[in-house]
Amino acid sequence: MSNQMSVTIKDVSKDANVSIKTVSRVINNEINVSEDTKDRVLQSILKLGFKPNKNAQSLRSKRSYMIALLYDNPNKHYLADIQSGILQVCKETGYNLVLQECNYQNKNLGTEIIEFISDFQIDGLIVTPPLSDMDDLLASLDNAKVHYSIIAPSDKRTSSSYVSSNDYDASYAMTNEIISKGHTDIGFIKGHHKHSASSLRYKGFSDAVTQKNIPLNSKWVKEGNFTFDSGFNAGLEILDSPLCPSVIFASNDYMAAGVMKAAQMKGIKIPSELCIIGFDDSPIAEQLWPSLSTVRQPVKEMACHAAKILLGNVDGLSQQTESREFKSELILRESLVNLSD
Amino acid sequence: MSNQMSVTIKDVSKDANVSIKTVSRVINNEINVSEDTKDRVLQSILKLGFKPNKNAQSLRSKRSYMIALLYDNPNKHYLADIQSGILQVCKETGYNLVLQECNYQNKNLGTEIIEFISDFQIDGLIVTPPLSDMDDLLASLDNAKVHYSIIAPSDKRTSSSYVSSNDYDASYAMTNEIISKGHTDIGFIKGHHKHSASSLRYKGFSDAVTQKNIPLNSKWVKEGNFTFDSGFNAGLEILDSPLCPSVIFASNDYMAAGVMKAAQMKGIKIPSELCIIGFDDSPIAEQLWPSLSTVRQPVKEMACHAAKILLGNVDGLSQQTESREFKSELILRESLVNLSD
DNA sequence: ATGTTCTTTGACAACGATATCAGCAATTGC
DNA sequence: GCAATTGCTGATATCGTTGTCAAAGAACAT
Repeated sequence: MSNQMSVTIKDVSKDANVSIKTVSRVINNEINVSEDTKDRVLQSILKLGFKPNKNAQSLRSKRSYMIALLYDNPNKHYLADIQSGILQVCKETGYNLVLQECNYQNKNLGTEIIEFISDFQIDGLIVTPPLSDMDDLLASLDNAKVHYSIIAPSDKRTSSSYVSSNDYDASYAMTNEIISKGHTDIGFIKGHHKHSASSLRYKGFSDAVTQKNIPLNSKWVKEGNFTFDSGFNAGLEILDSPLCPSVIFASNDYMAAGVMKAAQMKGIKIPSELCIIGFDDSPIAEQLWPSLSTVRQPVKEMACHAAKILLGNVDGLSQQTESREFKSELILRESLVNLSD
Repeated sequence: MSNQMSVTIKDVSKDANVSIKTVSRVINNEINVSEDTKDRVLQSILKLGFKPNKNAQSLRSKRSYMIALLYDNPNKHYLADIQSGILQVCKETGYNLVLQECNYQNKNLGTEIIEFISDFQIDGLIVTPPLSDMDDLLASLDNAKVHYSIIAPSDKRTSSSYVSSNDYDASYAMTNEIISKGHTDIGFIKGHHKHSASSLRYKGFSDAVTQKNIPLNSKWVKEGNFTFDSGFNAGLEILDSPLCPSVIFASNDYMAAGVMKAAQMKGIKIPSELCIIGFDDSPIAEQLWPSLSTVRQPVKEMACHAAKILLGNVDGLSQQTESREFKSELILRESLVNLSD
């Protein structure tokens, strides 16, 4: 631990020849300080290298300058991107990020989180899927008057602060892309039913298919849970049936990778005999062979924005930021080609 | 923010009919409190639901009950495992984890980190590769008397608190495994030269090969930087040469995946025409087809241990934990088979 | 000239813990 | 039996900020 005596507000006040309260006013950008004294104080601060003690500030003002990230997520890349986005905003604003790993099945989650918040006087939360859809949790937070912003909630109307992606639109657009390549025998693998993205992605798919009057074969629609294994198993089931689709659209890249392995093990050639589509543009999408067509969401940007919203609410000083929906992008790679026969 | 008046040490002292100092003594497990009063105080604490205010504690005692994770790492899985391990220990001990993303090329890194620590009065650091090998950074930390523990440093002798893996031994063992399958034409892809693991893994390989009197073809040894792309390029280079090895051993799974893609694009059959070996047992190792033989390190456990070491040093109360080397495990999958010809 | 408002400032209390030091009783040493 | 040590306890100062409130002077209205 650094042992050098640190500069306090008192030292500054002496140097600038004002009261400590006036220094505090300058630090906190309060009004009603004359330009003259403000300059003098700022100069002293610079000269002495004064930095307010965060713990003293927190103790007195009941604010910690820390926000927490709530997550319960199997996808490490997603988590890393989210973290990285939030950290960027934190760095700019002088806030700090603490992590809180949760279990969405934990019955006492709401209580425990509120306890954690009051323990550390956390200023606000960023909530990620699937926690973003736990109405009881959000209700607890509302009830305790906790500031939070949500990433990708299913129901945007009820929540005031959120960022979301257009899962439905992207899935719809990708399905049309598939259809435009001549495919009509299309399989689909749903994601974990607790994630709002799962139903949105499926709905985008089924709406697009239905609108083009393409029959939906229920044997080709399976439910996974966003893991590689679940995709592999779903893929095996679909590919074991006597009639195989010419495309399988999986709700994320891991499951798509599972399907690809299943197909390759059965000797099915990709993409000539089976096209595979993923979602999320995880690194693996580019690393497979053939590389995976998928949908890219600006996850890091979204997290940035969520942090900005939160800090806009928490920190009266910084400007308010509005909830927003982010657009996804279709990434077309080797795994999707025109139907050839 | 929760607005309910919180219970303070004063309330407890009144309820238990002792001075606040005595309550403080009980909280901090100090000696010289009679069993009688201790019980009384503990009962009051329980009854009132008292929780010490962390900010007040920090202000007075100059300890924040927060540790920070320093990282600059391209591998998100690794980072996630590290985090998860540390968080587990944090949860048990009531500490909190804050993240600090660094850039190892930043010239002022040492200064900035020390500033960060004194700003937030961070109690200690956990340092991950490649930062674990930056001697100047570690020297700065030593100089500022910062507590830290290091994950996977190259030079164990100089650092008192570390956890490491046996990269050398594992690489040596895997190479012998390869040789035992009849292979003598072996390629190797080194990792990023700034990571200590790179040289250890290469040394394990080259020592094993040399000891068996197997010639080392320098055209088959390339340097990558642990990314998929670098592995892909190195793979192309090796496989473009007129004479190809029958195995390529890459210093991590991402590079191995790159090699696999390069081979598949060239129509080389795996594993019959080319075996591929990775390192780290990243999720992708299992998700490729054929699945990748690799080396598994107990990353999460290592992070746990690093956290325990750190908190043992920081927190005089908890027990000291010793530096330790963790053993890796060979994971043999489809991508390595006997040489057939 | 007088009362009222607004701007700027500072003295001091407060946040909720730990640190210091002193006091008193019980134990020990000689 | 008396001094010295030890065990337990509490009054009060303290950490470094922000909050409260009042005061002084300038500006304005009457």
